[in-house]
Amino acid sequence: MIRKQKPKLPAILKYDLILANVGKHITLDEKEISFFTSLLKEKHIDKKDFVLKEGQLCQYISFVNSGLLRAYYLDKEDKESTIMFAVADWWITDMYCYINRKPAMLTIQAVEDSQILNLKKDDLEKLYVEVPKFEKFFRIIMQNAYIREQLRIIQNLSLSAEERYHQFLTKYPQVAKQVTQKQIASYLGVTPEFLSALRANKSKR
Amino acid sequence: MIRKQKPKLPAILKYDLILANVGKHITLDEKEISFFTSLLKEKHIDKKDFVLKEGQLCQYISFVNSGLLRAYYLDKEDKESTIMFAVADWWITDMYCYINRKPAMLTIQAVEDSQILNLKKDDLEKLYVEVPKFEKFFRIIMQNAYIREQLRIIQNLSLSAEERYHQFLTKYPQVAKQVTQKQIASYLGVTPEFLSALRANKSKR
DNA sequence: CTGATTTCTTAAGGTACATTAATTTTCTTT
DNA sequence: AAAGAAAATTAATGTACCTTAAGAAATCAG
Repeated sequence: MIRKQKPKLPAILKYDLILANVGKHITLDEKEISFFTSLLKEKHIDKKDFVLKEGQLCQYISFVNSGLLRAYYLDKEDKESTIMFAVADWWITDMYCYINRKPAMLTIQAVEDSQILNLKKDDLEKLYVEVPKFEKFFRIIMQNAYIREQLRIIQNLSLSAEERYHQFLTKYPQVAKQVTQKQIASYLGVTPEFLSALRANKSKR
Repeated sequence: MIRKQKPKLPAILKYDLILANVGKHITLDEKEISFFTSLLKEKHIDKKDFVLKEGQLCQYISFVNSGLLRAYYLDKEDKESTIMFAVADWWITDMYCYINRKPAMLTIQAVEDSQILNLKKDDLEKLYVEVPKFEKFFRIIMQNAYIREQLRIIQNLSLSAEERYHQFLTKYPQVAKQVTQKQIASYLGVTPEFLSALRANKSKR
């Protein structure tokens, strides 16, 4: 397969977004910044290529610098369930398998050409030891992730497919424009045919 | 309403469980232990009484010493969706509202007479400052909570009601014995009538 | 112990959503 | 630009799960 040109960001820009992301919750000095960034491995992912496949060891947590990734679960009948979308400024991994060094349950694929920064489990552990402030940072990241997932559970239990679709459009308008309806349907837990019918009914009114 | 006798645990026992819980992830010295425990407020909750009601400010995160609590969401049609059960050795709160000091979306009610230890948001923040190891502790607690919720989403999207019921029985056999089928149904996202029918089919085979 | 309340069960009829399949539209590759 | 592949739409038919209702069983309050 012929590789496309990889547009490398100048180093000065490469870490801008992630440092701003970290800076929302903790403050780092020069040394801490250079130690942290030294642990990050830049990677370009072409559209439709995989960051992680089911069954592989999930070595990295990835910060999205640009582009759009999707994590999904494939069940025994090969039906996809989209677990999350990650746009620029988001973190994504198969958390259970990353933390416990187990084979991945999730597949993570690029929806668009993407630029990510990877952090290995071992390096994250070093980071916790060397710069304990990162315990706080990831405490907040995990807390927010927990809250988001819990809200999604509440909505899955209490709302109809149509209401969930509307919520999705409101909450992630940008993602909604970039992904296929098939992918949105698999996030909502309905078939693409049914989502299509919902949309047709909606626009009639 | 006539209050029942509250059986107070001797102090030496009162903190045993929570200190073992914390001790799974971090190690505390004497001073840290006494500072931490000084922030905890013991509370007895009679069966069916409320720890938190929708709309109230959620001031506490609660550690369950004994008994069983249930957190649920009430939608506009007054339908209950059970978000979690918390048995002894578990932490429970309306995390979004606790962290952001917003009115609670969830109601937390005692399924059985329960003994809990409450930690105020302000005191937790003091704890993070005085004993930074607690950042690590709650990082791990949040991480585990995130992983659990994500697994639940995967199962809600990919499994039938019957499969989810079976998973629930396997994962929480003790809880399954203590709560009503109505409550299990509302955790699974089905009506009690349908769960009853599932059980009838299952036992036929 | 007794009546009242809540839970559980069963069953009939209804609805939200799935399946299959055919057609059109959009996207991708060369 | 053309061909091929994937996505979206539409429609008919099917099913998992809901609603309503009524009776039986279990639990609770006095």
